[in-house]
Amino acid sequence: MARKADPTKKDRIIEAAARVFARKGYSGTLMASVAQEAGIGKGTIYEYFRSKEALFYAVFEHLMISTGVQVQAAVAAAADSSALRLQALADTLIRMWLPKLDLYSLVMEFWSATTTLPGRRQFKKAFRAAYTEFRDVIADLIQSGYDSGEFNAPADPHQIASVLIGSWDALLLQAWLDPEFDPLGASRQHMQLLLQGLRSAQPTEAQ
Amino acid sequence: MARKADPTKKDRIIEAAARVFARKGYSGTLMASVAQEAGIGKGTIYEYFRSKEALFYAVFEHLMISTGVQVQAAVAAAADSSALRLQALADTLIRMWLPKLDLYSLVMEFWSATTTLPGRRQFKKAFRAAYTEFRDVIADLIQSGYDSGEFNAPADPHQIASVLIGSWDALLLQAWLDPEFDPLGASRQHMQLLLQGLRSAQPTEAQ
Amino acid sequence: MARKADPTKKDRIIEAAARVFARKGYSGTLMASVAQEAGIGKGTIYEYFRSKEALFYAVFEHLMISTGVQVQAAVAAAADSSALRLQALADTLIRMWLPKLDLYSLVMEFWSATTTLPGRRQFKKAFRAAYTEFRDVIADLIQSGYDSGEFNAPADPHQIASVLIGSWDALLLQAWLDPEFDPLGASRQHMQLLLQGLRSAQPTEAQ
Amino acid sequence: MARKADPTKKDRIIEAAARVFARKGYSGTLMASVAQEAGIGKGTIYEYFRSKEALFYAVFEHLMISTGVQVQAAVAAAADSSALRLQALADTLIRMWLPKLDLYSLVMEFWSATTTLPGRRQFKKAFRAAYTEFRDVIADLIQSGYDSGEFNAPADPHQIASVLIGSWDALLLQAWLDPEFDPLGASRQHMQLLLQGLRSAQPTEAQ
DNA sequence: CATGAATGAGGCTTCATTCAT
DNA sequence: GATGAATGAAGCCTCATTCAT
Repeated sequence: MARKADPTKKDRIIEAAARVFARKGYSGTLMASVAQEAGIGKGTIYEYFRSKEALFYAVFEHLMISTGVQVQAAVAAAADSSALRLQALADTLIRMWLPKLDLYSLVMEFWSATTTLPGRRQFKKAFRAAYTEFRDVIADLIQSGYDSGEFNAPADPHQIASVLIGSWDALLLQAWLDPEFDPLGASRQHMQLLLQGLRSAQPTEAQ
Repeated sequence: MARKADPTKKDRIIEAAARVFARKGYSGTLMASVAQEAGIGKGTIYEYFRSKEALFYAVFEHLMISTGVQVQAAVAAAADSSALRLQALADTLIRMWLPKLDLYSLVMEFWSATTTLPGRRQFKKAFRAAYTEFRDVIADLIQSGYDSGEFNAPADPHQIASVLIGSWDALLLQAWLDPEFDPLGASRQHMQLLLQGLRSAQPTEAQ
Repeated sequence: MARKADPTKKDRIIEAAARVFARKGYSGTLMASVAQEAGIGKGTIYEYFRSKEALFYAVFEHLMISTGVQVQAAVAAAADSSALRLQALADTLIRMWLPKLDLYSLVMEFWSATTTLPGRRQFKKAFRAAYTEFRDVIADLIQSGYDSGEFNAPADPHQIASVLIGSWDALLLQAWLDPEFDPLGASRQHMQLLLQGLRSAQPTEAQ
Repeated sequence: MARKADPTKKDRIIEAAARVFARKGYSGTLMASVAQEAGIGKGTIYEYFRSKEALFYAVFEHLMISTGVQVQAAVAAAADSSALRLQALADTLIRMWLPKLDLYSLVMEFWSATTTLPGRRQFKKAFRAAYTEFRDVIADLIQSGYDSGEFNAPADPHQIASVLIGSWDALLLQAWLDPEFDPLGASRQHMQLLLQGLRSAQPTEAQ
């Protein structure tokens, strides 16, 4: 499942484009720069992508998919309790982004594309779909914690899932903004507290 | 004495610009559209702002400041415990954005400006400053909860603060993406769990 | 005949405009700069001049006329021989420009206006008229030297006059370009040689 | 390998630009007009020149250099006496400009650029350098006339050289202004008188 | 398939001119 | 008359896209 050692030219363009888009933003990126970064001629890009926007969308899909794949794997691998699985997922997500934090600004650009680009519809739809799917995965994990009696606080799994995704997003964003920041530590503390909250809500009442 | 200067015109331009930037994104926004939205001539904008970027920065500042002011007020007004203050703050923040959620995409654009625009330095600096200040306000609130013995979980106030900001950001974002979503409800549930976590962390284990 | 001690506002504008036009060139000059230099409001200029071009033309006329007046006076005042009169004229012309050499670039701008401006016709006509008149004055002086037997070289007075005007123009231009340059000295040497040439052409024949 | 680069295109643009600049002046010239005159697209100019000003400077250099080359050749070719060489130079200069007199207004524009354009420094420097070099060439010719005993009037070669250049400039200018005018004739008469003056200065005094 | 020279629509910005006060 | 805020036509330049080689 790993990418080929010698990625195809299309992938090389996508990866080059990802770097440039991350560095300069969508509007700030010149097709010429992408070509240069990929070490090819400007016209060649158009052999593989209809337009700048199509290229951007390809980058978007590429990241979405590769993130999704890794997250799925992490969830599947982790064992035992829902809490441990959630923690594993959080850790995986942050760990997979840390080494390529310089690409994280792409997420911003994708969000922005959602309102800005002519083809915003497509972006918004894909974004929403990916988001919803991700949120459902997490909500399911939480739900299974309730089912097993592991959690008992009166909270809606979907809403908690939304918050979780937001927190990871925010932590990575801050790490990107401030290299000193330790997103993994913050995430773990947050997970700790949150899981504690999910578990200990009723005990108080029980007394 | 010439057509008398309307002291509100600058603000009117800023507000018109905010709407257009929110709708179209920075690059997608034409100065002509802003002028039209403001009901003035294209050249008039340049009487008040050096350039498109300067106008965008003014919008940025405007939102930053107005948000900051309202948040400060909310924190100051709320009484009693740290938990209540934090909840008041969260509620205020989300409530103040809800009616103008259509402007929320601006936050994305600001983030994006941080890497995209020629004057990205200025944006990044201002952004970081505002973020840091906001985070410190929240961290202080949390800290005072520790000082008063209200909280006892072993967590770093600054890291928790970061997560909180991220969660609000994410909830508003999702509300903007999905009109069905209830950010206030999600925020309250999250606060509930988190505050619970902050209060009950170790005692349970200690037993 | 001297200008009023307190020039009228129209003249103040013309003089301010002359300074700015000389400094910045026609296109480089903003009406706002002229207004500022004249210490008045931007709109006030339009009370006195139909347009920027009209103002420029007024500056042009102003300089043409004041130069013409002084030159006429110089020619009239100088006595005796044609040679002395020519020398007096040359000296006067250069001396009157030296203290306001910073305005000399205006001459360039006028020349340029002759091809550039919408109203180039008017400029070209006025320029040609002034030039022709000036050249005729000088040609007459030379002719009277022939008439009196002072000169005897076989040369056309009008062509010599053209060269003389050109030489003064060039010397002032160079003085403007290079503050070290001594246009008065160069002019005198040239006049010396030329007058010598005008006188001594025939000696060969005389023998 | 893409549309093959036409090595003459840059020069073709320069020549087209020269015509338009000469006709309309610097400010009056539209990049679109230059493109049209050159029979290419507007954007193509920018493949070869950074900006309108850079294009103008290229035109400037082009004319400076081609003039310089031809003048050098003329001086080198002419034989015998200094007087003959000077006359050959004058004739060459005027003859080379006569057929392209419609470009002569460019000289005005260059002068004007010296004060008007943002990059005036560059223009002024180049202009001064070219001028100085040209003047020195002529001064050397005159000096060699003194060295050989051909001339004996007490005149400074550099100052005479300045006047000569000025006279040529002025004659061409007048020819441009007035198609009737015969600059070659006027130049020859002037040279005649001046050379006569340079040779016969002392005899008069001797009397 | 690959290239990069050529293109021209499009947008920011300037600034002469107008006109309400 | 005097002013300067408002205006919008106009122009330089950028850059995604095309297409001849």
